[in-house]
Amino acid sequence: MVVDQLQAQFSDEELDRLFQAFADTTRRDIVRRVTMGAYSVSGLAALYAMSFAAVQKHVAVLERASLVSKEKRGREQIVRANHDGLQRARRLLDEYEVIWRQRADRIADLLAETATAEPGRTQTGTRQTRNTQSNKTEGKTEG
Amino acid sequence: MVVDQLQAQFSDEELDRLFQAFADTTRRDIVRRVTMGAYSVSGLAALYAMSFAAVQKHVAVLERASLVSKEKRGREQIVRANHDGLQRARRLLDEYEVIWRQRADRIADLLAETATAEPGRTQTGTRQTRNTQSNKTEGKTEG
DNA sequence: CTATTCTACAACCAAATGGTTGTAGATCAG
DNA sequence: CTGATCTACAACCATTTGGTTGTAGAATAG
Repeated sequence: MVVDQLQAQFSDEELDRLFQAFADTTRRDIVRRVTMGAYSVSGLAALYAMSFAAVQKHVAVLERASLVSKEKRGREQIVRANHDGLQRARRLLDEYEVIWRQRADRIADLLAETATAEPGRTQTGTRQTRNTQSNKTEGKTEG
Repeated sequence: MVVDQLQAQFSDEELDRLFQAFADTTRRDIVRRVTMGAYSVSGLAALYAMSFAAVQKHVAVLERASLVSKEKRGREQIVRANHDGLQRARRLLDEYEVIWRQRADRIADLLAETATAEPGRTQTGTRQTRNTQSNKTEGKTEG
């Protein structure tokens, strides 16, 4: 089953945090910057038109999402990129893409097969009479 | 400048919406399902332990993020995957990864170069005396 | 025609988000 | 020691988010 294949290595909460972390322009910019080189928190704060505390919160969000890590260096806190989170997000999107491609191929095959046999459209209703798979396919309209 | 290279093809608002859309387990599941086959809204709603209206809202979020598209078919609204959004998100993460790799290579080179010349650590303070680039590099601690 | 189904949308609510200011503890410079 | 800097954290506020229920319209089934 594809469901198991997908998201096998990520918990839902983890992914929520990960994508939520990316869903803010300031945080994406912080990720970009620390990907290119380490910054102190105050160093980052100086770059944005918002309070130190606000930037501190953004860094905290990135840290909880495992996209960034902090390391105490004297009185400063040095922020560095954590490549793992980036890779995890990318890998998930890759897997969606794999599924999509599999489906595209499958559709191409079906079209080639049934081109002469059944010219009409497949059923689009919610209730399907024949549920061939044990899987929950309620509401599915098109293979 | 790398800043221009990155995000050249995405607006901030677009990316906010895109990643925000992914930042919810139910929505990721909807994306997965419609990636594998089209569903009506009510068909999707039947799959989750929440109201029809709630699922309707999730679909709306995905639609605003260009991850999904709806097409009226009789009294039903058929939800299909919009592969573009997926690709865009992936491409952005790819670009972060490119930058990261470039940086990793650069660090490897620097380490090889300065291994004998300068054993000490590079400065970690917020204020750098020499700002060689016109670029805002305040607070940057490490190349 | 009537009843059902599917959708859209408004109104509402609790919790999370993104921001602020203020206070206080550590560390460093002079 | 004194003052400046960096950080952490609490309290507060407005807006957004994720959910609910209810109402109403359009399309289909009988």
